[in-house]
Formats: sequence, structure tokens, C-alpha cells
Amino acid sequence: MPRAGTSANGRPRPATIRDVAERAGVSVATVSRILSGTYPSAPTTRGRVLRAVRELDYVANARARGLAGGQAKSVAIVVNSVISPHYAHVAQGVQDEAAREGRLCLVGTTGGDADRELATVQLMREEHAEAVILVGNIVVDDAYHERMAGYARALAAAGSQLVLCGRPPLGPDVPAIVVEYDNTAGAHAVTSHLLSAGHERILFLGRRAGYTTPDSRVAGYRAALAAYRVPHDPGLEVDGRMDRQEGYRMMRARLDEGPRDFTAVFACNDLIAAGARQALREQGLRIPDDISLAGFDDLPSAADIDLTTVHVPHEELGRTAVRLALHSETPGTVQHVMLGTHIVVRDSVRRRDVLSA
Amino acid sequence: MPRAGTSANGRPRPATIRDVAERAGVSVATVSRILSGTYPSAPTTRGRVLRAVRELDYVANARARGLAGGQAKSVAIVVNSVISPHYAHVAQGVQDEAAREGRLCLVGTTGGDADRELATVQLMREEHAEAVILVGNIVVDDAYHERMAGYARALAAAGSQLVLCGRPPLGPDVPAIVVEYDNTAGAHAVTSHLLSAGHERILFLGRRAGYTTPDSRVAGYRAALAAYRVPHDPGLEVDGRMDRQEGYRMMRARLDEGPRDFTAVFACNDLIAAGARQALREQGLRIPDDISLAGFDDLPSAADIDLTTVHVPHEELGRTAVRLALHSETPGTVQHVMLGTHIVVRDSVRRRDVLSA
DNA sequence: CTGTTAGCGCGTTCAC
DNA sequence: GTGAACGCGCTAACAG
Repeated sequence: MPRAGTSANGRPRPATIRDVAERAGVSVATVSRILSGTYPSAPTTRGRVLRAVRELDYVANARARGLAGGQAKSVAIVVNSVISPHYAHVAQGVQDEAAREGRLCLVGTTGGDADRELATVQLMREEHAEAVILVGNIVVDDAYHERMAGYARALAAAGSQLVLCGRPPLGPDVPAIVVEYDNTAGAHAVTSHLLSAGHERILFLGRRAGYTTPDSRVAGYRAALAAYRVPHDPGLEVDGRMDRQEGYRMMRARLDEGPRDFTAVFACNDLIAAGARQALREQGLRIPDDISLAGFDDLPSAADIDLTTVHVPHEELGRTAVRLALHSETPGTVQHVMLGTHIVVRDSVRRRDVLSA
Repeated sequence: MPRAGTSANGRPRPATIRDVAERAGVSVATVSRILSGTYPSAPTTRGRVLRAVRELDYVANARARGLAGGQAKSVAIVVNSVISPHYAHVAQGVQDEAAREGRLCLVGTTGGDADRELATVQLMREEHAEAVILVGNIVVDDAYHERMAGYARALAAAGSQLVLCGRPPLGPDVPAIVVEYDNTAGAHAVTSHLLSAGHERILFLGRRAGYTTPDSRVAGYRAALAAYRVPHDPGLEVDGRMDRQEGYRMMRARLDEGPRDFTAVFACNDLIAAGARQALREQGLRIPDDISLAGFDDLPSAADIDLTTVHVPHEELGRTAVRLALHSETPGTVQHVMLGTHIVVRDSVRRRDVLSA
């Protein structure tokens, strides 16, 4: 007869609810009820059961509970990488809200690879996560759309939820929750800020055609230029990925290329801004005295370098994703939330007339 | 009769192995065997089953599989916060290795709170994670030791593994795996580097009595001073937490306090170094021309500010933790691995004689 | 208030 | 090769 702590083959085995029941001299069902706490019970029985639980250091088997009861208590988040601050902050929001709701957090990373993403979503499906939250920037084409629609339908059919975080919606026929933030408005706002400070030649760092996030930010940039009736010079838009090295590279290359033909820089995100800033400083250019600089994201490090930037509610994004997913009245519905962004003015932008004065 | 996709109460329900069996006209056992792939089977049957799987978009229920079969395929990691770079990099290593081994990753955050840590470990125990990896800096006292020993024994009794990452071992009687890195040697190395460059008044930023990580680094710092027969001035050790704001605060306060009585700074980590650097530059002090600066961690951002620092193999730490936990011959054994650290020389330290010249 | 019974979805014996 | 039967640990009916 295997005892708690040892199975037939000698391998350690955790105590089960039956061990608790035996020790307390009650039935398994009673233990289950007392532990779930939703049923009335005699104080005596209750005490005996709780004591047995403590003595055996019993914890319920989540897998068995999930099988027997309803849904599992877990939320899945899928990101490119854990070490990118943008993702990390969203993930933190997901963690927070999941914990608040008593949910566990499953994390998967894709490295930006579509195959790994697919595999990860399948894995989360096997785990029966209540929701699968996909976060981040991505190329949107037909293949992507089809793939996401597939995820959404498969998850919905399994009573789960696909949540797209910081990605555009898929359409009315696809059951997914979308939690976005307003990239275009944010980019419009900073660009206007630069324009109203008298800057007309604004370098945009980090364009990347086909990727939703840079695309939307470029759009906001261009719209602001148009609103101010400032001619749009495509030569001021520099292609590059959204990390710090790229920011340095793009700025450095631009400075090496020839005479400086801009007075301000709008970096597609704070990482690029940080890299660009380093390149500028290395050339003896001061910010904001010689060059104005703005970013996007408002990561904590932005405050450290006094960067004027657009605040993205990263953690709120994660929290909202979880909240909507868990409290969705009718699972499998399409919902769309657009969170606001706002400009945070620090000290990296100067009026142009002050400069020329 | 509920079909796949719809249960009795109308709620969506994923396809089960039985649905696949029915559609393929075979028994559930056959489906199970074919999918596990370890059994011989008639090509015809095999084809029919695989087709049914595809048509139904079937994925096995991980919970049921875990219940029936052996272990679950998951590894748990518990950190203070996901947004701290140090933790994030270790987490990335855990993710990588877990994915390589076909394991899923459960993540819990504690915010540095012991109660939340306890709750999180219990949760991971319920999930039957193959290993629970606790990472990071912590106060080590008797209460801590007792708590960890409790975790270790409970996990071992359940056939799981406690892994301590970047924390000291608990003793020979406690079944835990410890994956450390050499804080003291690293601190000794940078301090020696500063000393051999002629610096004798080296400010240590980020002491925090009782916390293992700063304690070990202070120890290395002092040992190097002793080795160079440089008198140890406790007044050069400044207390503070390990983040950027603190680094700024400590440096700023020190500079405001009175005349500068040091020529070099050893920051307890790169975050502190970054903050201190900002404070120094604001006072017009150049690095390394006026002040030499060294850090600890070698985060990617250290390269951006040309910081001489100690390389910590963060991701290797995470990978090793997972590897040891999964391939431990005898679960519940005590193992101890100490990973090396090495100094990375960049451009934040200058010879003192050059300065005076 | 509590015990008994019947599954949850799957792997794994046994038989055929 | 394949099918029927049992059990993993637990919750949810249905009695009493």
C-alpha cells in the first residue's frame, strides 16, 4: 500500500486528497468541499481536515482539478523575447492582473519566428489556457491574417480566447480580443510638438515597411507634417529595426554621410532614441542645444536621459488584455480596445528660434 | 450527443481523443498509440487517424495526459520582477533551454515579497512543475533558510526539484540544486583592475547588509583592497538598492556632500553605474577622464556607455538551472555549480598617473 | 452537513 | 495490429 511520499516504484509521490481523507477519517468529497470553501461544514470535521492537510503538506493537483472541474486557472502570454523592455513591461502587466485574478502565467517566446509562434500557440492550446495573449509588432500580410484567424477559431472552439496586444484587429468574422494603443496619434502628437517648436526638417529613425508598429508611427509623423503644411521629404525617413544598436547605426551613418540636413530627430522608439543620442553626443552634438530628439514608449530609462517621448501604457495594456479575456461575457466575441497615448515633455526638445538666436 | 466543438450546455468544447477515434473509425487506444508514435500500426489506420486529427484540429489535453502518464512538461521560474534586466536575462535563458527540451515555462513574480514567494511556490507545486527555479538576491537569515528548506523538501517529496539561481546553497541536508556565479571573484577582479590603474580611493556604490549579492561583491572589493595593502575606508561604502535611480541618488548625494574624496567608483551593478554616471556628468565630470567607473552584470546597455564591468553569464545561468534540473540522475539530490565571471574592459577606467600628468 | 457514484481525457495494462 | 477495461486525482452530481 503506497503511502504519501512514496509510490510503488519507490519514486516520491505527493500526498493526494485521498491521503488527507484517510488521515482525517472522512470521505474524499468532504475534503474537496472543505478546501474549496464554498460549502458549509461542521467545525470539527473542518478542523480535522485542515490539520491533516497541514501535516501532510497537501496541495491539490492542478491537473486533476482542471480535468474534473471547469477551466484551468491560467493565462498564456506569447512574446518575441523576454529581454526587450517593451515586451517585458507588457508581460509585467499581464503577470500583475493574472496574479490578482488568481491565475498562473504561462510564458512562451518566439524570437519573432512564425513557426515557433505556431508551435507555442499549440502548446498553450494543449494546456487549456483561458486566454492566449499575443503581443507585439508583426508583419501583416495575408499569410499572417490567415494564421491568426486559425488561432482565434481554434482557441474559441476550445472555449479559450485569442488576445492581440498591440496588433491590429483581424476583422469582424474573427473571434479575437484586440487591445491596441494609439501609435498614430502618439506619433502625430510628438511630431506636432517638434513642428510647433519650429523644426521642419525632422529625421524619422526606424521605418520598417510592412511592420504595423513603425508603419503607424510613420503615418502619424507624415500626417502631422501635412497638417503643418511642411513638405514631406522621404529622404528623412531612415529604415531600421527597433533596438538600440540600430539607433546608433542609423544616426551614425547619417552623420557620416554628409552635412546635417535636419534639426530634430523623431526616433521610432526609446531604444532607437538612446542609440541615436549616443551617436550624436559622440559627434559633439548636444541635446537639445544642437539637436532636438524625441522617442516613443516612455520606458523608465527615458526619464534618465530626459527624453521627450510618447507614453505607452505598457502595463495597462497587459492588464487590460487579461481583464477583458477573463471577463468576456461571451467568449469568442470580437472586441476592440484602443488605449490612449500621450506625450511626455522632458528636456530633449528646444525651440528652433532659440537656437538661431 | 455532444459533438466536437459543442458541449451539452452549448459552451464550446475542444475535440477529444474520442472524437478523433470515432471519426477515424478506430478505438481511442489506437489513436493514443499512433499519436505517441512509439507503437507499430497499419499504414491505413495511421492515415485515417492522422487525417481525423487534422480535420478536427485536435491537440491532446495536457492535463489529462499529465494525470494519466507521468510528469508534466513544465518548468517554473520565480523572479522578483520581469522588468528588471538581470532577471529578464536569466528568464530568457530558462525559456530557451526549456523550449529546447520541449518544456513549457511557468512564470511567477514576487515583487521581493516572501509571502508572495511562498504562495507562488505552492502554486507551482499544484502545477506539478518538474522544477521550480528561484532566482535572485535575497536576505539570508534563519527564517529564510527554514523557508527554503521547506520548499526543497516539499518539492522533492513530490518528485520535483528546487533550484536556487544566484543564491547561496542551503547545506548538505537540503535537497536543492544551486547555480551560482562568482560574485566575490568578479568584484575582486574589477577592484584589482581599478587598483592596478593607480586608484586607491574607490567608492563602492550599493552596499546592502544582509543581501547576499551586494554582500559578496563588497567582500570581493575589500579583499582586493587588502591584497593591494590599501587601507579600507568604510566611509567609501555607500548603502543603496540595486537600481538606476538609487545609483543616481547615491552619487548625487555624495557629490553634494562635500569635496570629492575618491578617484574611482565601483558600482554594485550596471544599473547603479548608469545612474551614477548620469549624476557625474551632470556635475561636469567626465568618464573616464575625471573619474573612473566600473559596474557589474555586463548588461547590453553597458556596451552602450563603454562601461568596464564584470560579465555575468545570465542566460547561461538560466540554461544551466534547467539542464541540471531536468537531467538530474537522482532527483532530490544536492548539487552545486559555480559559474565563472570575468571582467570586460571597455573605456570607463583610466590610469591615475595619466590623470595627474 | 456528509458519503457514494460517476465521470473529466488520456495512457496503459490486458486480451484478442 | 487493435479493442476493452482500468485508473490517474479531483469535482459534481445525487442521495441520505
